[in-house]
Amino acid sequence: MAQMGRPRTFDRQAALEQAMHLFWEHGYEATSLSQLKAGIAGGISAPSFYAAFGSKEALYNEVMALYLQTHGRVTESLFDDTLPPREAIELALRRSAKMQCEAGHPRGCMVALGVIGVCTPQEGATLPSENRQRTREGIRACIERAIADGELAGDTDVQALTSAYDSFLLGLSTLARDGIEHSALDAAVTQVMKLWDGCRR
Amino acid sequence: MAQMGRPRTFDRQAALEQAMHLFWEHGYEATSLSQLKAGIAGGISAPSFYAAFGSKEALYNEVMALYLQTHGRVTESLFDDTLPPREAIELALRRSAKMQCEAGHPRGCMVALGVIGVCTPQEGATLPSENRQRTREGIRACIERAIADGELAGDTDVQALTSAYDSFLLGLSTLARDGIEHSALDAAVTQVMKLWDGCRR
DNA sequence: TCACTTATGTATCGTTCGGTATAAATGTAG
DNA sequence: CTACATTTATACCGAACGATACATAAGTGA
Repeated sequence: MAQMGRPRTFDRQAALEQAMHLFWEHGYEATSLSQLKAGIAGGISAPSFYAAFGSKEALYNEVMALYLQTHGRVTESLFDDTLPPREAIELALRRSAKMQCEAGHPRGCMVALGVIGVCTPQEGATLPSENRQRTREGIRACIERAIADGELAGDTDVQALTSAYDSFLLGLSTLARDGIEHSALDAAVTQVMKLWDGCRR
Repeated sequence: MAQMGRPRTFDRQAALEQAMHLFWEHGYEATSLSQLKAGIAGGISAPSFYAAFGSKEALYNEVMALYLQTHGRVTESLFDDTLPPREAIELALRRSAKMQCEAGHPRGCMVALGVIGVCTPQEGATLPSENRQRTREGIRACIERAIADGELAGDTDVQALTSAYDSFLLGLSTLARDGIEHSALDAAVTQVMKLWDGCRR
């Protein structure tokens, strides 16, 4: 049996993507219901919005989940134990830089840019800060793995190197927002990877 | 002659500082008039607010100017030609890391955190993005000076190294906001300064 | 056909937003 | 004291905020 009732006149998945772009661009608080309604399928009514998404906060949570499953995947190499640690980090940085400068969506990373204002303390929702912490742990795990493998020196300052790479990664979003071109970001990644080689055993 | 009329019952300069902390903490858009009025001198009325500051936007501009003259000074070493280029950059990074973790005010840098939402296109006002560009140029100038001095190799990728340091600097704000302690940030600066030494001639 | 389910359009809810009109209060200058 | 200048408190403005009530439209299942 197909779903009953009057069928929806807009593509929910496409609407979700459009909403993601709005939240990504302006942040949670600064994105108004009016903007969202106007930006979805050429304009939908308030009841349609609430019937489809529940509330602004629920939509944001759904959008965040979508982001993490798609664009946010660029840092997943950090959690791939089959990858050499250095490659895992370099890949995460280069993919992030590339994604953040792609056309077709706002520049920067939605997780990194959600440092301010996005304080939705909803149960079960994946907040930007939680995801930043996860990334941080991924970086640290790569570094610790490299030390365990004997690739990096045993006296490497794990916390310091983790913070260095994490800070660089987070800063990319601001550079991307400020219009710095991808080639510059990618070249910066090349520079920062020298840090790794400087810590070799 | 002292100023005429009924005297103000609150300290305008102290109020400016309290407003700065609010904007710093929550950003421009997410800081409401109610918050500002309530947070100033234990609560002032709307007419008092507008008589003293003109408007929310005018207050933000004044707050921004105050920030740049005080806490924002941590990166001024970048523009001090009498300093050796390496010291100038290291000083800017260490002072930023320290300031951003100080007690008594919100964590992070108000300029870096103003990457989203703060779009006040007022004439003559110093916007966060303009100041980030200024910092970027300061970093680049240091690197170019080091090359001219023969300290760094002539084939150093100026743009890449500039972006690397700038990205790291900008990322510090997010780390500070996420509660990473100052010792970790300072240790990360030590790591990142190795990049410089790796580019030596 | 008729009940049922879901989405849509119109109109509106109460709240908060940034910002003001008005008049009383409180100081200085003469 | 009076005249003036400025801040104060009370009350309020229109607009936008996030969210809903209600009736109607458009589909499914029997």
